[in-house]
Amino acid sequence: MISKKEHHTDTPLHLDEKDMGILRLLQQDAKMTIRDIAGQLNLSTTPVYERIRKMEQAGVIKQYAAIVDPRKIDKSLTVLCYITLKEHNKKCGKKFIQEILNFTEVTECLNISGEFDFMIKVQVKDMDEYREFYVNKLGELDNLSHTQSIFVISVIKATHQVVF
Amino acid sequence: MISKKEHHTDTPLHLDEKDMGILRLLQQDAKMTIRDIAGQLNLSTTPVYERIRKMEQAGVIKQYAAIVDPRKIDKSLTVLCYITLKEHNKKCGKKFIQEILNFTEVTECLNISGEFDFMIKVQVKDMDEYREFYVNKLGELDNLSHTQSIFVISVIKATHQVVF
DNA sequence: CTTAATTTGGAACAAATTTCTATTTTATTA
DNA sequence: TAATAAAATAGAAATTTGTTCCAAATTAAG
Repeated sequence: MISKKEHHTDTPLHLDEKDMGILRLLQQDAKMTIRDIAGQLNLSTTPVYERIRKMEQAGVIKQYAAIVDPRKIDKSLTVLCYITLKEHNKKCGKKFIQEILNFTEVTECLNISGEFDFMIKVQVKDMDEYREFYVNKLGELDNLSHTQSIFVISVIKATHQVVF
Repeated sequence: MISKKEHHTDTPLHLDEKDMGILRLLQQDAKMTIRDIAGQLNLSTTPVYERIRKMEQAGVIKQYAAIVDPRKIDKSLTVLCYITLKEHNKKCGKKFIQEILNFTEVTECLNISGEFDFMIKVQVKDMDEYREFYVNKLGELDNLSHTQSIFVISVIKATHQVVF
């Protein structure tokens, strides 16, 4: 499709019902052909093509991704790990964030309200691999005050769908 | 690409380094051409094409998705809502799950260990819209015992990358 | 109502995917 | 170790899809 590593601008973009229709379809299946999208929305290929291009450039569409099933690649254990830092100044926060970004086991890191400062989602093979991560990677950070691990028993719903 | 709504089987599939290389690339950019992938991995198009097809059919690649930036479509508030049920028998659990699946605001629902039974991730416009969801949708379920809302202050990391 | 700006349809073109066949590589067995 | 079978690969041909172009239609502004 389009998206040849062109930098997306932050131009605001008003999305009408046709744009939303396109997003709805592409969220579910990014491999739909422009012709098929056009067919479903009763348009021709050109407007669909142009609208997708604009949404890519505006950053509405951030990425096209192949979604891999963790269970099929032996990364079946998901753990939510809650973290509080000892010190909360800017420098310490930046350092923590930088190190978290480098941990490939961490698929998500949220700065949150409440008792803890951060929630990280860790995707690993099994409990052994989690312990390895918890002790030798997370445990080596020097600004940690308190952590709590919550284990995911089953995934009921997981979607990227934010346009309806 | 491939993936013309063919049913994926659950055939186990051994993934070698070439498959992993393909997944690595497609996770980051599903629009990469087979030629480019082949170029980067020093292969020709056919093996890359066949390997992708096999991984689609085996369910390793679950989906190709356009990732939409929630901020660009006015869904900037993310809330983690923790839930315990009154009754935990199979029937009640199924009912709860069924209703959660229908809430478009809920992008994720995990059955978890610890104090609460479920964590749901809710993606909305603002606090008004969250209140609306919390009171009129979630609050209308009849099996809820206790809930807690944790608000996401900022997203540090969010990836779908599980192959490295 | 008239004009300007934007959006759209449909056809022509370029580029990608998909298929096919011959060849090479890997694995198996004698 | 050599011979054979099975699987994977390269390269080119066929097909499908993405992209561009321009004229027509629609919308917005004066």
